[in-house]
Amino acid sequence: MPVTIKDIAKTAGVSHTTVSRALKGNPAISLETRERIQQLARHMGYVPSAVAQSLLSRRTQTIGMVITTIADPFIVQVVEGAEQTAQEAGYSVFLSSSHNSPDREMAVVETFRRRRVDAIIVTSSRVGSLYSSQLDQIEIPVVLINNQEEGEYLHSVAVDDLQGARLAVEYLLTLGHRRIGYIGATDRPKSNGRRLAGYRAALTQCGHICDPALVLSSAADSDIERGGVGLESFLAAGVTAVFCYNDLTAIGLLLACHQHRVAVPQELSVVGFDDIDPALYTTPSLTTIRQPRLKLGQLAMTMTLDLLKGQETQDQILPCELILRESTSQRIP
Amino acid sequence: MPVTIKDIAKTAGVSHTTVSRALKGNPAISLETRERIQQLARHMGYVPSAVAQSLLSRRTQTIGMVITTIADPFIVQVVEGAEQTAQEAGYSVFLSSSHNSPDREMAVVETFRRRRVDAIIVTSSRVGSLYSSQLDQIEIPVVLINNQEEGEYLHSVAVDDLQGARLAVEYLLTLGHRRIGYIGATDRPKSNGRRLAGYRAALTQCGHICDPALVLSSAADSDIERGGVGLESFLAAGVTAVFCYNDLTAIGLLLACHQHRVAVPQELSVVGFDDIDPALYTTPSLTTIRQPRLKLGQLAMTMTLDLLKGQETQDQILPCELILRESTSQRIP
DNA sequence: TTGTACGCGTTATCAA
DNA sequence: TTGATAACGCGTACAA
Repeated sequence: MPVTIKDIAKTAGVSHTTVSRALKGNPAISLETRERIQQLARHMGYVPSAVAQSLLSRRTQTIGMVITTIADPFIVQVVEGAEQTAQEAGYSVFLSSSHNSPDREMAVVETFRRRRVDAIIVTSSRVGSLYSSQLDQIEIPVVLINNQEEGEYLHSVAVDDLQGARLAVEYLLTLGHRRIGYIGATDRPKSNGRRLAGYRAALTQCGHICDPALVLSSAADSDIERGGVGLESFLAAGVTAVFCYNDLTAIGLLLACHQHRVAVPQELSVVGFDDIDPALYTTPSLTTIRQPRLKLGQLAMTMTLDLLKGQETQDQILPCELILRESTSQRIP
Repeated sequence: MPVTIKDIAKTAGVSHTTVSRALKGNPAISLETRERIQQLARHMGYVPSAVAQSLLSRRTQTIGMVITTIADPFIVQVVEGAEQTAQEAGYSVFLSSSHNSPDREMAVVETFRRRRVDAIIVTSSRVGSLYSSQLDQIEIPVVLINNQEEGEYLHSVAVDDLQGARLAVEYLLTLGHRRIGYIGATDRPKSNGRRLAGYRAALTQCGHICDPALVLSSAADSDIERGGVGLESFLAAGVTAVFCYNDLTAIGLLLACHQHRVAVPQELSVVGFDDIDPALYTTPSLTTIRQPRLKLGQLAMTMTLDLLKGQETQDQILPCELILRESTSQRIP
């Protein structure tokens, strides 16, 4: 059993009120007893109970963070940024995985509500709208990462998918590529839709037509596998460059190229999206669109804390950045 | 303000005690009022307060997890396993990074104590012994991952570093290699020591001598950089195979080889340790020693929950597994 | 300068 | 079958 202020009060021969005041340096308490009690508390190994404090203050200094799975290299950095910012502000974060199951996600949110977290951050939910039934009961701030939704308590921080995709495709056009493929992800329809839109926008803006045959959206088991699926049909269609929904897909494509002895970037240029760590370790290293992942997490947490202070906040859309590496090159006619 | 049982009691015209009982299906309450109140609770959006329950039960159903940084791909899977197991058992986990700073680690543990977590799990602490001053005040179970320590409330789950290292070096010997280098990590002295011991054991057991010149332990900034540092001296010393402290170091070595046009595995065989995800994506893919990371996390959490149930537990040492990929080959004389 | 009394939301005990 | 009361650990208004 942890030591309580009553325990201290008893051994000090004072009331627990005096102990409470002495410990927070209340000047109403005489310097002498104040120091005596503080020393006693240290000796007895007293650590105040956040549980009791929370019951009183109706604040738990706790943020619940819902993620799909921590195993996703993209999410890792978001969590890192969020946790770091929270820690600095004296908040702790509950991490809970939904594994993309709507049921699990609802259960997780339910748990957070029971625990009286002060706010909830949700990353890359695929079911955002699904738990709107829950959301209208929620009276605490909810900040969504990369998943804009409408609602009174709903706020969001997101990356500019469309701008990022344009950046990638415009760069490929600059390199002289004309037949540019896109490998999408059907299981994340929203961001996929925006990236596809960016891909199309870049092409049409430069006066090129979008050949639907060059847009692939197979339902492979994993992002990695998805990358390898369309290689042959792409080559048959005269594709010289491919923009992928994310880095894992691009890595899958690189692996497939390696297997089929397709030289990257000489025969095929490849661009990813996210800039996860492994993108640096592939051969060739991956040209990609960097999402400011750490910043995404930090910003989401900062916004959350601002909301808790009662401040007004504005939804944020962060720009992406093109990272040039070795998987792209001038088109060889 | 969340709805409380008192709110429900008021609108139902009964005492809050009755509400409490009705909600937990106490058969003492008449079926009629029981159902009436349960329905009312649902309608009013009642969610019980874990805070109040914790104050009474002295249990928070919460585990504190101290990690160095979630950005470490090794730790990610450990957290995944632990969180998953916790969730299934109705526990939540507080995640907090120490960033290898002893001060931060102490602060994190302090925070956990304030929050009255039921137990603490610490992964790969570099300062285990440092906070023994805190530990003797701790009255809750502490489970260490990959960091054995002695103490009443201290338990551990670890991987068999020595056996893993032997596995790696014995395999290289089988391939005909004799001049085998080791790149260590001075900042993790314990596990590094054990892996080095395994390296030596494998060599001497097979009747070979350990040339100290082949053991490198530079103090590079990062694991990755460390991998590139000794390449030239290794080659000059006639090394044909290298065993690395971990995969990141091995990846650093692969990158250096790529730059210096050293063919892997033809000119140099490389073995890593951990089997992190990126090890699959390198070219060539990395032969490595797999740590059962997910299991490490699951087991640590299971042990923790067992301890909370008052069960006896035994410290665990898990074996490693050799994963054959493309970065190793028969020595070419 | 210090102490008493009450409340935060819940559960357990005892009484009705 | 239901209700009043106390307790968990802490902070605060009010009293002494």
